[in-house]
Amino acid sequence: MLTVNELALESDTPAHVVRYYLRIGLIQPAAQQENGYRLFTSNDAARLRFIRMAKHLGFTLNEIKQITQHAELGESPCDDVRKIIQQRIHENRAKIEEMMKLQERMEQALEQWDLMPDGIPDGNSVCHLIESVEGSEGHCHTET
Amino acid sequence: MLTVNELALESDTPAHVVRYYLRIGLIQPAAQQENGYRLFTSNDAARLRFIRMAKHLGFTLNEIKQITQHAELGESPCDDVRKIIQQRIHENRAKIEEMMKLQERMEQALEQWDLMPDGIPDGNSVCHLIESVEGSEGHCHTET
DNA sequence: TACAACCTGTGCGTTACACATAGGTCAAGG
DNA sequence: CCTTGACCTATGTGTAACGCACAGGTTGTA
Repeated sequence: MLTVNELALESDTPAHVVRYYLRIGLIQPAAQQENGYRLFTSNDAARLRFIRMAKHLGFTLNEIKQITQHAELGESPCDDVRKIIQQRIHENRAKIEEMMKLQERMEQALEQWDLMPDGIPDGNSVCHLIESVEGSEGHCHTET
Repeated sequence: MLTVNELALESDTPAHVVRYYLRIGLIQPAAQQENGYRLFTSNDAARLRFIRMAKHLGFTLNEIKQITQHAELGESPCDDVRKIIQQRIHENRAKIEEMMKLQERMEQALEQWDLMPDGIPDGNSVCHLIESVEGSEGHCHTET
């Protein structure tokens, strides 16, 4: 039987993360000592390693919970797994594009600011650098 | 004097977002009605538009709070603004790279799974699809 | 006056942890 | 036996930026 710390070592997971997974019910202790310490088996270490794999593939902890619960009931989670990752691929692509746009905005701004001096704020303006950036009024949707 | 909803319209910001900004003290009501309703001036709308610009450039609400507080005190926030965005450019670049790696992992997995049938979980395995993905044991650091 | 539609402030939920707190455990030293 | 210190434990709270729901107030119309 392993303690939290030993389980953490065995599964290559930080101990505070193991405790977090316990808190949200993603894993359960196999047994409990009289003093309240939680005890685990090597099977729990394997489960934790599975969780790390799934996270590495982009699954959220909630999805992993669903998957393991399905598996406990003997139902195949594979169909859901395929669907989730397809969805995640779409979402991730969109996020990456968004972040690349942001990257461009930031780099353009920094370049533009190179030619501008610092300013003292007055009642009208908070920071003229930020306010000078183009496209702040109608960047996404133009109203007729 | 404007109500929350009118301020939201005036500044092109969703009303619930205005309420959130009020909650965290990013903006303050200029006055208060007897019934507790908060009232604003057109200056607050300008402030809100500034906040949206800064957010569009990747500043966090906390940073924006610092910037506006500096400006209130008559100190120029421009120096901080330059530093923050440089830092943000670095962070964002790293995040984008990380997400592109994830994207590749997900796409490779999905392709690989095309050739694999769904499986029924047994005691040893939770989801053989996920467990079949390479590089899960030693993706970052290989132990001797 | 009754009713519906809308608006108000506020509390809680989200994700995946990080940190702090308060206390328990264990071996060494006196 | 007691204490000290290092380490370990469980749990509460904080994070970013809102989204949603709730109970109640306000306004317009009949």
